[in-house]
Amino acid sequence: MSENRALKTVNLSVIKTACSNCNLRELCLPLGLNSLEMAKLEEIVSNRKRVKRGDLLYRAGEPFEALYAIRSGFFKTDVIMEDGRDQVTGFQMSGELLGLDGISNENHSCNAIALEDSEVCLIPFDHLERLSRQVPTLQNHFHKVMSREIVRDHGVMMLLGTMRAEERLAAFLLNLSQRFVARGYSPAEFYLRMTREEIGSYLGLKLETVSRSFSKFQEEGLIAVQQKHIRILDIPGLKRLMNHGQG
Amino acid sequence: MSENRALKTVNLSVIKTACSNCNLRELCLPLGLNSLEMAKLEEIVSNRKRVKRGDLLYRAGEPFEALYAIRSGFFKTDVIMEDGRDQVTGFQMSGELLGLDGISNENHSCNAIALEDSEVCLIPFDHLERLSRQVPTLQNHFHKVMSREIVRDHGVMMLLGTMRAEERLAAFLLNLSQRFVARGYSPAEFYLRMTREEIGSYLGLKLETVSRSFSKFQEEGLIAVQQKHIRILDIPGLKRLMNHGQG
DNA sequence: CGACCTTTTGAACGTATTCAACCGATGTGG
DNA sequence: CCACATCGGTTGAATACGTTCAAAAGGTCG
Repeated sequence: MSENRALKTVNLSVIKTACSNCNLRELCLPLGLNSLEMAKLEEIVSNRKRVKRGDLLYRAGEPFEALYAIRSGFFKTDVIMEDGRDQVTGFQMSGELLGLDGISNENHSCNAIALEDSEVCLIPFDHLERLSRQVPTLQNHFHKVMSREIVRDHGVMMLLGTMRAEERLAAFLLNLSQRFVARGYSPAEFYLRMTREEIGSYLGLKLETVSRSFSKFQEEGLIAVQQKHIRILDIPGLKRLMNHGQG
Repeated sequence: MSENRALKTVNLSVIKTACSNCNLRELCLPLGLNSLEMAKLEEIVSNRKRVKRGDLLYRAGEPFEALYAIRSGFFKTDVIMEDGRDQVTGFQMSGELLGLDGISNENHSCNAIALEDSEVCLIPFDHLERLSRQVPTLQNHFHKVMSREIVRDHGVMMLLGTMRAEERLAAFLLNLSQRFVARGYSPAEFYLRMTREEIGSYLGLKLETVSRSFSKFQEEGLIAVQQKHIRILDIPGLKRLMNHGQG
């Protein structure tokens, strides 16, 4: 009732972030909140921010103040060692939260870089903590989001620690596929937003190995690949490949 | 009161968990709490549990109900794939929290196994959430603990994704050393609680490679190793080795 | 004390990397 | 709008690193 949802000539740029209208609310922080609770969350999700392709949303070492919910676009996070080597720690897409690494010591510990023009919702962390003390549903869901990140990381460790090159790539493609499905896109056809080198960094492989593995998958009829455009032709085949590691 | 564990002469086993007396309180969940807050925490840290060497504290798939603070002892966590391959995701020592992985979907996603006779404090998770709604310091600290786990995992990804065998082992030894120091033990001399195979699983290497790398370090005068007994002779040397990856 | 598990070490092997050349796509400035 | 420069991707051949297989020695625990 006393909701926004304007009449006529309300300038688009004035429309505040409205989680309740966001089609990502089932993937994002508002999951499970009732409309009253959602309204409270909207109050603290203060602003949106645009990040152009190639730009950093935040940088390792910067003070941590807010989490970011990806409204649209695609990001990578990476960590860089003193000697220059870097490791991509994840690829994030719409509805996912960026910045959780910064809570630990109030400084970001990785870089977040937009792989395409993107838009994020700012969630000042002190506000989020305050609100989640009042809204148990939000509190619990936030804890689950953090925990899910830990579980995801364990999956990456498994991938890096025990899988061969082609298994890693298969796992990577299947994971992307799943996440696209959850967003209403095709599970079988998508554009990669990242380069072979970035995929390689994430998977602990060199870009040449990634490229060779793509070619091999194509030869075997598992996928059709043309640069960044991927069509998965045989999902069960990829799954089989993934779980038949060392024979 | 209606508790088990009979009375008689103030039996030692009756003494309740008392965070305020625990010498791990500066490493563990109570960090930063005042005495009133600590008292509240003690109320919910209900019981202790002994876990014998080789026994599982929890198992992947089991329903998640509580976190566990390690009071004494040493654990590993691992994840097992359908095809039997397994990945050690971490080694945990006193003052560290086990079970964070279970929050995400209310089921544990890894196994926690005691590598020596150990004792843990049970922290029922619903109680913890309730209390952390009342105690902002606790809430914030808990968030930091979870975030720290995420940052740690990123470090492991870096290790698995970009480091060579010897660098990984050096990083592993230096990490253990640091953690022992934080607990008042020697940074340079300690017993490994895990086998070469478990180290290898954690580091994404085979046990033979771990063994060979230990021998190499010994030849180079970096460490003295005798089975599970380690003496680090040249910490700066190990650090150098770790950061001079690909030349 | 004997059985078993862990660790060490050697030699052959295999997978991913490195180095290099080439091709195609993309984007910018004249 | 085209030409050119740059970046990203593919593919081949040689190499290197860690793995695999194997044997034996050293510890540990019933």
